[in-house]
Amino acid sequence: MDHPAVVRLLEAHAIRPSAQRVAIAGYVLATAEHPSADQVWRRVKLEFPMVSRATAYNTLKLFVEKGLLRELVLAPGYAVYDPNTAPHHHFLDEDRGSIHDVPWSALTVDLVGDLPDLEVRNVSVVLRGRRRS
Amino acid sequence: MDHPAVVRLLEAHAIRPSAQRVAIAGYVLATAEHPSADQVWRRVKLEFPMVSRATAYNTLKLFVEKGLLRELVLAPGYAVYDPNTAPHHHFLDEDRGSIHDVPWSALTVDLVGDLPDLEVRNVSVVLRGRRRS
DNA sequence: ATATCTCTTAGACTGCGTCTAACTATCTAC
DNA sequence: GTAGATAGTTAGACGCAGTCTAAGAGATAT
Repeated sequence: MDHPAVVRLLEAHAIRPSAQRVAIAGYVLATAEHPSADQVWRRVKLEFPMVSRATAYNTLKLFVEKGLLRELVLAPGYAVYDPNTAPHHHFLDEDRGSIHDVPWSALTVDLVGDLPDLEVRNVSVVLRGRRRS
Repeated sequence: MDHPAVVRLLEAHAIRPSAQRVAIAGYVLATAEHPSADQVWRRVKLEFPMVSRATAYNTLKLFVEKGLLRELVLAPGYAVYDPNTAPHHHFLDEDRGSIHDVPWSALTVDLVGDLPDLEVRNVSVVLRGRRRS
């Protein structure tokens, strides 16, 4: 995605396109790597050194709020970002530590028992295992 | 579990019962808190200051190898220990930010399509929503 | 008793996340 | 157009989780 396209995309989501935000968006909206916030920060810093950690974290949270990104909370205190906001699941390769998308249609989830006091809005499934070579 | 019982248990699993190992076992084999290795270390240090971090980590790994504990890898770089693990899912309360256990039997996951090159060992489902008062 | 093997130590290092106080840029009201 | 308010950014400190290493203490075997 080139620079003006990123700017238009941000503006279309009511996000003021500061230089830092454009730099962060330019990377994170195009990657298939499922990076953590820290990984985004370090990567963007290479080409745009004047981005602070706090800005990277704030910006990613903002993008999630505005629907540009999806946040995948793998564990309390460890989240990962995904520009694919269409519904899908995830596979976590426990050997390599890599994360892959799994089509939404690859599995179904059925609520069997009743969870009377829980109002479920969203179901996210994380498969863990290893990848056969 | 009292001290001699811990010693017997360790010996029954072919683990030499050093003072550090007994202290660690005394806590982690009795807790229901699903602590991380760091949490175990800090907790044990309170009553037994002469335990180093490396020893806590080494000892927990040893206990897992010997079948005394189960290690739950929640994400790459974040594991949790459980002396008596029952599989369960999680419900994330988006209002309060709290996490609740959901019984394993409350839902079923069916793999519909085929994922030929993925060897799935574990399926974890995160339900998101709000808790009805 | 000595040589070997096992166990433990302190501390340095990385990754990830959160927070704050101060600074700059942008917008709005007048 | 300037003043004040709001929005955005910064560096750095802090906490938690995990890994590693060099060195030494302790147990075991012969």
